[in-house]
Parts: sequence; C-alpha cells; structure tokens
Amino acid sequence: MHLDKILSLETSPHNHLDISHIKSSCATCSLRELCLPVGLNEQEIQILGDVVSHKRKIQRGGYLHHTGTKFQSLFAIRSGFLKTCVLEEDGRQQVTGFHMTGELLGLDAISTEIHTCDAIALEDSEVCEIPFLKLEEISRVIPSLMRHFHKIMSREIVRDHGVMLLLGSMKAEERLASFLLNLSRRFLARGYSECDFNLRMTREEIGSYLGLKLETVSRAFSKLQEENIITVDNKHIQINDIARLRMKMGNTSCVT
Amino acid sequence: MHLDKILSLETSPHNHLDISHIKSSCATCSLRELCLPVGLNEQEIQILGDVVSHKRKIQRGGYLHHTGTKFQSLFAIRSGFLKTCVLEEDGRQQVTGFHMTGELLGLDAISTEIHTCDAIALEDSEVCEIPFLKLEEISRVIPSLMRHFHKIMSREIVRDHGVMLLLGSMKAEERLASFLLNLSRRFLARGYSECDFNLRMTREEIGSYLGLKLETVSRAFSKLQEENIITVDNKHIQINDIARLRMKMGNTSCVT
DNA sequence: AAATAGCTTTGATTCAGATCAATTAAACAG
DNA sequence: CTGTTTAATTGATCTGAATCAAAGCTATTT
Repeated sequence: MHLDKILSLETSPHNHLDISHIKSSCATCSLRELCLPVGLNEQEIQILGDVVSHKRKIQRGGYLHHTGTKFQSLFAIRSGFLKTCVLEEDGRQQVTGFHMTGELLGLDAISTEIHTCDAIALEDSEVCEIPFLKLEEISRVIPSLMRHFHKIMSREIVRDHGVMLLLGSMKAEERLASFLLNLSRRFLARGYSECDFNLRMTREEIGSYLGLKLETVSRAFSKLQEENIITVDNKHIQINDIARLRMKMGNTSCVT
Repeated sequence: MHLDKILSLETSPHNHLDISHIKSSCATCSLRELCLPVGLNEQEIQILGDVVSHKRKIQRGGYLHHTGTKFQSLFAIRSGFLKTCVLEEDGRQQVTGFHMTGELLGLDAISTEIHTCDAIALEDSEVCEIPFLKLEEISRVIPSLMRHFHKIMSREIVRDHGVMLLLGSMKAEERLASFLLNLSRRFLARGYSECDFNLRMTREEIGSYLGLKLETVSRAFSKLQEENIITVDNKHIQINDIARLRMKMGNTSCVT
C-alpha cells in the first residue's frame, strides 16, 4: 500500500468528503488519514498519532505562515485550497504553487528553518500541523514513513522542474492548457469531476504562477473558449474536449 | 559543524583541490568528504563508509544517467561540472540545472525510482555513487545525517523556486546577471575567484536554462560588457563591477 | 436595492525577445 | 597546418505578450 494516498495523494481517487465522518479527536483523524493507506500496524499508528498534534483552521485570505518566520511544522491540508508565494522586495509577489487537500506544505522551509514563502488560503481551509522534529524521530522508527516522506519531497522537486519547463519554453496558451489539465487531474484524483470545476484563484494569481499578465491569461481563456475546447463562465470552467486541450499543450507532458 | 560543507557545500569556502591528497580507497575518501565536516564520530564514519560504495569517472559529454532508467543511487560530485536536462518528446531539451563539486544529483528520481532527467558531464567529472537504500538505512542510525539529507532536498526545492521566479518575472539581462552571480557565488564557495572564471556550458545551454534563445544570451553578454560590468572573452568571464551586476538583477535576491 | 470595490474582458499600441540570416571565431580531426 | 565542424556574434525583421486604457461584470457591504 502507498502512504501516497494520504500525505499527498496524486494517484488514487480520494474524495475529501470521505474523511468528514472520522471526526473524533484531531490526532485520531489525522492519524487515520496519514497511516491507514500505508498499511502501518496499530502500534505504528499509535506512535504516529502523537506526531500530528493539532488542527488549524484558516479563513479565506488568512495566512498559514509568513515568509521569514521560524519553521517548526509541516502542514498537511485536510480541506480547502491555498497558494504559496514568494514576495520580492518591491512588493510584487510570485505564486509558486496552488495546493489542495492531501498535499503537504512547508517543505521549502526545512533547509533554513525559516519559511521562504507565504502560504495563503484561497478558501476556508483546514490543516494538520506536523511538528517536523517529531516527524523525523518517528520516521526513524517507521521506515516506510521515512521512505514516503522522501518521495514526497522528491515529487515536489519533479513538479518544480515541470513548472520550470513550462515557464522556460511554453507559450501563453500552452501554459494555460497545462495548468488546466494539471488542476483537472488533481480534482479527479480527489473524486471530483475532471471536466467541470471552479477556480479558486484570480486571473492575476494564475498569471503570476504561469509567468503571464492577467490580461494574457484572460485572452488565453477566451481563445480556448472560441475554439470550443473549454467553456468559461468567470471562475467556472468546463472542459469540453480534454483531448484537444492536451494537444494545445504541445508535446510536453502534463506538469505534476 | 555542518555536513553542509560536503554533500552540497554552499556556505563555506572549500577548494576541491584540497581533497586531492586524500586518495586512499574510494570508500575512505568519500567517507571523509561526507563526514568530517559533520562532526560524526569514528564509528559513524565507519558505518557511512559502507554506504558510499564506488567512484565513477565520466568523460566530457558522457552521461551519468539517462531519463527513464531505474534509480538506485544518488551521486555526489567529487569534481567536474555537469548539467541536468529534461528532454521533450520532440527532441528539444531544457536544462534544469548546472552542478558542481560537492553537489548531490538524483534527488528528483527518488519519487518514482525512475530518473526524470539526463545528467551529462560538461567536463571530465568524478562522482561518488551513494546507494539510496543504504543511505536511508544509515540515516536512521545517524540522525544528523538524516537531518542534513532533508535539508539538502529542501534546499533543492528552494533553488527551484528561485529559478521559477527568474523564469516567471525577470527580463533577459536580469536573468543573465542572476545566473552569473549564482555561478560566482558557487565558485567562491569552492575557493575559486568569484570574479574570474570560465563557463563550462555553451550559450545555447545557458539559454535553455534561462528560458532564452542563444542569440538573446549572446546579446545580453554584449550589453553587460558594453556597460563595463563584465568582460567577456568567449567562455572566459570577468566580473568588473559585481555591485552593478547585482543592481542589474533588479531587487530579486540571487537564486540559490 | 444601491453603492463600492474587486475581477474580468476586450481593444489599441508598444516592445522585448524570437526568428531568420550572414559572418567571424574557436575547436578539432586528419 | 589546413579543412571542417561547432560555437558565438551581430544585424534585420517579425511576433507574442506586455502595457495602456476603457468598459462590463460580480460580489460584498450597508
């Protein structure tokens, strides 16, 4: 079994509504979330239960963490939608990622023990705090947990390389297609429709992430709609022809 | 002390010629390289000695690993200079990084256990192979090693975010300035001159990394030279005014 | 329900960088 | 040393995206 499903599910469908019925103490539910899919035994689950300490709610627009503050914990997203962004001295900010249920935030801060980005909720969200020192301790005892944690970090690196490719060599329309397909895939993995979803972020935030201006993003949306590949109604997106959307992306494989 | 100095030295000056006198068995020398700076005890060094198995030489133009092949080991660069690049279906390739002595390659492959990029030597190079399974085992026994390994992975994520920022929001000249300053800093950290060095890569490879065409890279070099900020003689670069080069970069901090 | 503020779209214009093209310079093999 | 290949520079032109500008639309507040 793969712990995959939980800390940062990517492969298997997993509706985040599923977890709503496991609503005992925070430790218990997070623990279940974290461990059940890995095939850990009861004792191991017990151990891990102590790691995932408390749960935090962040309102839309609220900060999970700020750049420059001390790093102590990773955060597993239980529900909601967040963006991470680095901010430049002049005040402008660049979005480095959008994050949804099951994903793990804070990996960048391990190196210096200072957060290198802001994490901001784009809708009301809930996260589990995972004290990093404890996670390290426990991963010594549970090898499969350590292994999985390493894979998660590595996957983040691969994802970033994908974005670098996108930013370095794709045109506006290709970038947007890639972005939409990426979202689509992640919604699907969580049990939602892959062809019908609502964007949580503004055109400006999409543009920031894709290295484009908001007007360009808007025009790219319109273009894809004109071609009947997607239907855009403000934040509501329908993918009418996913195959052609994939074509739009060029030959480049979909960014993780 | 920081293991930092070794696996991926960034902070402290460390001339890679220094290690030339430690030339016993591969295990021993790599082991010294890996451990001495971390302040591990003799027993721990002994343990780690078994991990870093054998040394490999790669000729200029040779591959350290290919995309799609099975991942088994990380590689610590002992000497030389390599690039990593992902290749698209249509044959074009994008450089995702340039790597020098002390840096660790292969982190991206941990997630799927398949290499996601090619690693190609830009000059004759030497690497130490570190079987990943063994590294994981041993890091359970030596917490400071595990901690350091996590920091290395995290640092790679931060570096990638820096490149994303560069690709997403900087102009050609700013990108080149940022690139040169990054190289400069890394040479300095290895005991070389920060203002006088030879590029190991072509304009095309720089362009690929920076999301620019080779002509644009060439023009940006010329521009910086016209302004007397640098002196370019083919692959040989002299930084005449590092302060002004930093200004060129805009307010953006230097990409790690 | 009206008012305000925040998004989004669309058009017109400008500009940075891509592309096309020609030359020069360096590296390499025979 | 000479011919050949590969890399780098520089110029001219073209183009995709940025910028500037003006509506139109949503959502939130009162």
